Amino acid sequence: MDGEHTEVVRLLWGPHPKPARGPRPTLDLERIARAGIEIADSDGLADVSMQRVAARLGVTKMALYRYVPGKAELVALMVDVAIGPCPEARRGGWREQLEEWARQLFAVFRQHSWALDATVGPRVMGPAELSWLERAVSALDGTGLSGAERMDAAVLLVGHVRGITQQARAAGPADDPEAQLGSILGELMRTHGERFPALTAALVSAARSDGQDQAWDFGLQRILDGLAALIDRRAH
Amino acid sequence: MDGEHTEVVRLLWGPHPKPARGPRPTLDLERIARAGIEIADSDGLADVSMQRVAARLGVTKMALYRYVPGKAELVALMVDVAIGPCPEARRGGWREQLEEWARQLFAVFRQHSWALDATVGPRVMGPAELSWLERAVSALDGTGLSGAERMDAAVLLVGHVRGITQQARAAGPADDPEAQLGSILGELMRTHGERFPALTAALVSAARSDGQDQAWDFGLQRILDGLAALIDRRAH
DNA sequence: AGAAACTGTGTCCCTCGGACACTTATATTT
DNA sequence: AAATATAAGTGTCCGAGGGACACAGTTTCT
Repeated sequence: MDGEHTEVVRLLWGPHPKPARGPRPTLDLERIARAGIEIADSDGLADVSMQRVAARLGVTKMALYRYVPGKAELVALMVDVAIGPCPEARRGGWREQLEEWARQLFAVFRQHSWALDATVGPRVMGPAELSWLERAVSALDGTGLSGAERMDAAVLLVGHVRGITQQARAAGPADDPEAQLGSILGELMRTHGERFPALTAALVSAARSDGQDQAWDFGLQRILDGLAALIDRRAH
Repeated sequence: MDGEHTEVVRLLWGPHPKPARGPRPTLDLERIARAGIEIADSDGLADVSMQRVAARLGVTKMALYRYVPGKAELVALMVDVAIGPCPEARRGGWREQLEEWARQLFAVFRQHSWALDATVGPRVMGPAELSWLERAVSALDGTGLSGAERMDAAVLLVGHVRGITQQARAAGPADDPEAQLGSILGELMRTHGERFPALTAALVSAARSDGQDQAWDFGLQRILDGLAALIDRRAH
C-alpha cells in the first residue's frame, strides 16, 4: 500500500545490511551523497545527473544503482545529508532557543539553496530533517501550547526560512548587484508601474535597505511576537 | 546583460505583436497555458511535456514553439495564468483585508499545488502574481509600516501560504486517509521514537486534530498577531 | 575447489527538449 | 490577378537523461 515509499525509507532510515560475500564496495552512501551535494552546491540541482555524480566518484553511472534505487532517492538522501543533524540547543527561554534554531536552519538552507527544489512536494523526511523539527518542538515544551500547536509553530518557522531562502536566491549570488530581482522588478515597475501603485510606492521607499537580512529579521520577529502573544494570553 | 530574462518577460508582459501576413494561428497563449494547467492539475507538473500539451490541443509538439520560446517559459506562463489576477479587496481594516487576501491566495495554491514546483528558484513574476503582491502591500498602507516592511509582511504571508500548501499536498488528496504523512511519520515514530521524544509527544497530543486547516489558521493568526503588535507599538 | 553472492561495466531503450528544413496558407505589393 | 514576403504547422533528427539487463570479475562460505 505504501509500496513506493518503502525504498526511500530504507535508504534514509536503514537498516543497511552489509553484504557478506562479493567484492567490497568502493563507494558508500555518504560519499555518493556528498558528491551529489557538491555538484548541486556549485551548479544547482538541475545539473545533478547520475552521470555527473558517477563521474565525480570515478565510476560508471550504473554503479550508483547498486547503492541507490533511483535518482529520486539519491536526491532525498542528498537533502538529508546536506541539512545534517540539528546542533544541540543552548539554554534559554523558548524565544531565544527558537530564534537561534531558526538562524541555524536558515544558514543551512542558504548554503544549500537547491534543497528548496528537492523539498517541494510530498516526501519522506530523513532523520536529520526530523532532528531539526524535534528541537523546535522541544523548545516549546512547557509553554502551554498543545502538541499540534507546537508542531504548527515549527512548521510556520520552517516556512519562513524557506521563503527567505528563496528570495535570497532569487536576488542572485550578491556578486551581480545590477541583474538582481530588484532591478528586474524595477524595470517592470518603470513600464507598468501605474498598474501597481502601492507596490511602486513601497519599492521606492524600500530602495536603500539591505533587503534580504531585513526581510529575514522582520518575518522572524513577527512570528515570534505572534507566538509570544499567544503564550502570554494562555499563561495570564 | 539580462539576455535570458527578456524572453519570458516578453511572454508574460507583452507586447505580443500579432502577425500581419501568414496563415492565421490556430492557437493562442491562453489556450496553450490552459492545456498545460489542466495536465498539471490532474497529473502533476512532471507530466507536463511539450508532447502532452500539444496532443491535448491537437497539434504537434513543435507547433507550440511558434508561441512559446521554450518549456521554461511555458511553465512560467502557466503559473501566471493559473494564479490569475487578484480579486478586488473588500473594505475593512488591514487585518481583515490581509486575512481575506491570504485565504484567497491559499485557495488558489491549493487548487494548483504544482505551482509550488514551478516557483522555486529565481524567476520573473508575471502580472497576475504581481497583482496579488500589490493588494497585500496596499492593504498595509497607512499602518505606519515602511515600504520595505510592507513588502516583508506580504512575503511573510506568501511564505506561510506556500508552506501550508506544501504540507497539505504531502498529506495526500485526502481520499487516501491511511497512506498520509501522519501515518508514515507515525510509522517512523514507532520505530525511532526514542530519538525524537518531544516530537513523539507532540504527535500523540495532536493525533486527533484536522491538521491542515488547524496549521493554516494557527500560522495565519500568529503572523497577523505579530504584525498587529508592531503596528500598535508604532502607533501608540 | 566450487558455488553463491555481490560489484562495477557495457549496451540498449525510452522519453524529453529543442534545432532545422519543408510545405502550406495568408496578406501585401506589383 | 499574379508574385512575393511572412508566418503556421509538420516531420525528422539529435543529444542528454534515467533506468533495465546481461555479463565479467571478485570475495566469502561450504
